[in-house]
Amino acid sequence: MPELPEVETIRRGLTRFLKGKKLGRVEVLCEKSFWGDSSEIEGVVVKEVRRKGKALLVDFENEMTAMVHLRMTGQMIWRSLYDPDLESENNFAAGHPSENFEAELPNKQTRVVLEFEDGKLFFNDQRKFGFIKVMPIDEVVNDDFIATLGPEPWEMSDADFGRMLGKHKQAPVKAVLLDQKNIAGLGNIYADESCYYAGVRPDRKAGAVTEKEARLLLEGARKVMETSIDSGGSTMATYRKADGTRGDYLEKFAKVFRREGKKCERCGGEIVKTRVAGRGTHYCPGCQK
DNA sequence: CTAGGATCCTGTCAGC
DNA sequence: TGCTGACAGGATCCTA
Repeated sequence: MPELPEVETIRRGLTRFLKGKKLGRVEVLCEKSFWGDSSEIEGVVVKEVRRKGKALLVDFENEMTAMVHLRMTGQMIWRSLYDPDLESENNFAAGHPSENFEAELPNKQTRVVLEFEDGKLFFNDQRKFGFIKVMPIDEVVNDDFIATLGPEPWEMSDADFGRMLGKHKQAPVKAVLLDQKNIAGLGNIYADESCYYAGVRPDRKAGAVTEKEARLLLEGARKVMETSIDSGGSTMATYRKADGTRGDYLEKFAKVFRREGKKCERCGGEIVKTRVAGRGTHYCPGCQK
């Protein structure tokens, strides 16, 4: 799924299209993908679009919210009713990369359609792991995912991060970074990139990470995600920034993710792909110890 | 409590 | 061509 930088890119994009707009009809094409009562938000104006970790919150003026979690393959695609040019600033698509960004919608992967006066917002999700959940804003803090969500890297000190690692001495560093209860926002791309930044092998036991390495891991988590947000997320976004560029983190900035067999920029070693914590994992054996 | 594996679901790709 | 298994930018559930 989109990780924190992609969800933040989506948040910024959707704010532009949804804030102050009244939601019309909600069409649920897949019951599994929509939790709660859509009538509680139909006809209500969007107040704000927020983000908590990888979860998106579309708040309405009646104090209800639609929480969106894209999981692995979710996409949010805004189609203007009056501008058919998908490349123009009036259209937007982001999330898991696929031809859906340019496809006729709705299609077989469309799970929910949210209709507004000037456009339609399509929630597409190939694997149906994602969902939209309608609930009162004041109950968001009690939601199972939100309630146990750890701090984002910018919200923790080196000491906080070190203590957190210390609670999971036997687990591989990457498994610890991926668990949203420990630290919010990292997924498979940015966990690998953070480990590279710190020079730490993703399969090292968290308990064996030195204080200096821990500091670099936290710094890496912040920097790789900041860099990605600044570049509009990974290649999955067709969202165009004011300067006309689109999300290009993977090609421009990723050092190890999907670069197996290529040369490490830092030491010239060959990047390898293995399996850690049940996930495809990329690192440089030359400079990650 | 932690750690690790299976599981949810659809689609694609490599290998026979 | 058709089949099979592995894998996928996530998180939860179950077991030990």
